Amino acid sequence: MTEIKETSTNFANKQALADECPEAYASNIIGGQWTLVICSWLLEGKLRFSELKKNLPNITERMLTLQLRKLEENKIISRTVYAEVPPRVEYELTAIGYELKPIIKALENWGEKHKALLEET
Amino acid sequence: MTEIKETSTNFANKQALADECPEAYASNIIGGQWTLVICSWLLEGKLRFSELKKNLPNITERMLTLQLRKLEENKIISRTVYAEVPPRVEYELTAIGYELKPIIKALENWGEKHKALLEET
DNA sequence: TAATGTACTATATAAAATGTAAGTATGACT
DNA sequence: AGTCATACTTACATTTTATATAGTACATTA
Repeated sequence: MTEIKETSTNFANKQALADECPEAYASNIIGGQWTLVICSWLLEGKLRFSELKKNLPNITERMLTLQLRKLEENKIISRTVYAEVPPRVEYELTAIGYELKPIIKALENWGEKHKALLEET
Repeated sequence: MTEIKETSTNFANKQALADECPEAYASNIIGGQWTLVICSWLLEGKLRFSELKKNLPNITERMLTLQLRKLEENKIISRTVYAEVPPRVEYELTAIGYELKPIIKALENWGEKHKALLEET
């Protein structure tokens, strides 16, 4: 995250892939390590930064911030700041973000199934 | 790819997440840069290494090999070697791999929609 | 004899993602 | 004056992923 080099081959490849393959495009957006889990929690309703943090036990504040920023940039979630002290910020899925719901559910089912399959020796 | 350090925090986090959240588990498996595109091509039927390479213009042979290996390890694809010269190797989706089809299609639709949304304005 | 095609492997390096640790602003409260 | 809570930010280190380049085996073909 942090910095990406727009002259790298990697960047160019990602662009080209995303242009041609909407599934690769989607994967770039929701493929982060915590992305789907965050969305999955937000499917239940809006949450504050600290609540998200509690639900994702091992995430660092930095990572949470970065992922939320990226999701916000991609309009998957919206961010509302309340001018209070101490500050309060709420995150909520947007319409397009909420449309990930069936995909997330499908991935969950597939994941369970796949895990079972690998475990049966 | 290549080497992963089983003592790193990152590794531990991934494990923990995958244990609790099947969607994160699934994302780990299909979240590689080329993974979904490869699967998407294989949805149409078995393909040889060189055919895959042709369809993924900028991929290096090394990357293709690594991704295929990972997919094979995860039993998403199967690999058949024909004892010929020059060698011939065919890749094909397994049953569980084929079950990704609706997910891939859903991701494609979502991706298109999302792209359109970001472009308007 | 030399070149060809296929599906790789080996090594090096670059880039991206993630993690660690510390610090910031604010107003209320002690 | 000092502590607290929240939601960050910053600088830096490490780990993971991706690319670049070259090389391998071997029967067939030229």
